[in-house]
Amino acid sequence: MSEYESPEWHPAFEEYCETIYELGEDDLDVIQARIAERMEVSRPAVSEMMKRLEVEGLIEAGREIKLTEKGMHLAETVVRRHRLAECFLTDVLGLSWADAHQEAGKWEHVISPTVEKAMVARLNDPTTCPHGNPIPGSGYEAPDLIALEAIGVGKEFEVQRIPEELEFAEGMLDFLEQSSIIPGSRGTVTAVSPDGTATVTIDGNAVGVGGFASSRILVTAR
Amino acid sequence: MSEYESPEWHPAFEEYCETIYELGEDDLDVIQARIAERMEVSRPAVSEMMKRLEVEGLIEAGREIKLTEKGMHLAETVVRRHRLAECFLTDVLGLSWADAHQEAGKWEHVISPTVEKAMVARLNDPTTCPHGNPIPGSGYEAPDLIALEAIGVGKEFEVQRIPEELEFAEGMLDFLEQSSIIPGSRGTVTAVSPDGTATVTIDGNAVGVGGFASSRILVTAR
DNA sequence: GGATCATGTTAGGTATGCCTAATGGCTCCC
DNA sequence: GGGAGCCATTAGGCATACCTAACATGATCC
Repeated sequence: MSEYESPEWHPAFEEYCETIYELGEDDLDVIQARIAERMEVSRPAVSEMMKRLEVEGLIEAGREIKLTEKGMHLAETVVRRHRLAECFLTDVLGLSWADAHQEAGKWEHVISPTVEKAMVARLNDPTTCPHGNPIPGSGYEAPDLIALEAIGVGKEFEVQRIPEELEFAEGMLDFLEQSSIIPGSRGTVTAVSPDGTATVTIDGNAVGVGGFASSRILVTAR
Repeated sequence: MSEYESPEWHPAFEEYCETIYELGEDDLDVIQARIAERMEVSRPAVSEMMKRLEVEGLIEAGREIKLTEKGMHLAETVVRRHRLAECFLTDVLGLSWADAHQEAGKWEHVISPTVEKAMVARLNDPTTCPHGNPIPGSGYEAPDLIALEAIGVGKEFEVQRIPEELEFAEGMLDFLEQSSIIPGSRGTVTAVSPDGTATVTIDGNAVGVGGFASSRILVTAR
């Protein structure tokens, strides 16, 4: 799964395909407006680019945008490199989650097949990024996950996955990392307010997690 | 020496300043024509870019092009990151010289101060890249070096430095690495032909090194 | 002194990837 | 059925960083 020879796909094409892939992963409508929001570009820019992606055979346009096989391959490659880079930056270079996420956004476009292979070997074939998102091509099968919000008061849980969507919220990753809300951590839900805010106890500390996050953070019950 | 906050210097500005810096290092005329050759762009492109670099205060233009303090700072930062990346890619990820050089050309533009610091720590504050070129800001003081070509038949030598210029010759790095002509290797000059081709014995093997390379590879006599 | 060569510049053009302003289409709701 | 809201597109521009062709300039050589 790492033979992709970066045949001069402009970084722009890579970014767009990546965004399309991740919107799908996050279970959001894959439409131009969402792409524009997540990438922070204007809607006309997206409209134009969709035409070019279609001409290149990377997507099938329509109201819902679908990656072709070729587009999916490109997207998976970029996402894989992004998540591998996150692993590498945290594990080998000791960066924080938030820093790693930001840097990986640049690294994903300059990692060659050779480097990718070397990283995979060095990291011992990781299956998820530090936030628990699967690395495409690693053969990872996700267990059944439910939102933190839905787990119920008094229940114990184990954090599994911080979806990509949350990584775009300013300061979110830092907050989660510092609160030990990281994949593998176990805690208990001590309260859920009507707006979805969940109070959880992890490592003996109580933390409130807003509805936006608690409806997206995925956990397993224990 | 790593506080540089990548204030949106376009990669293009970085590339040009880097090239100007390295031409000087290689003791070549720092004029537009040389820049155009090394970067493989047209001379008008260079001419135009020189105007923009001057407006930005990165160079003082004239026939000889000189980096301003600001331009020198940018150049050193990029060169430092390039050479750090080369160390990192060979030492930590096990890439070949040639691969490392090529990858580093992309990495140099995406390494942040944070990552730079982490790499320096991880590599134990290296002073030169794998080819022996000094890492700006590492405080390295080069010993007195002479060209391999000039060392004299029968003399023993230790390889110190493969200048940047040779890294642009197709296949050169692979050849040198495979011939063990790498910094730290010791050998003996067994012949020098009129055109500068030197025959050297390293590790028991005799290899001919053409005039272009032998006049540029820097060594110390032993 | 005139040709030649290397060098730099001008002029005009292209592709990329953005932008704003304005327009067109669709859905949902009262 | 007529707005109000989303959504997408068209039109017109802009900055970046290239390109080729043509021209200008200066040094060197015979």
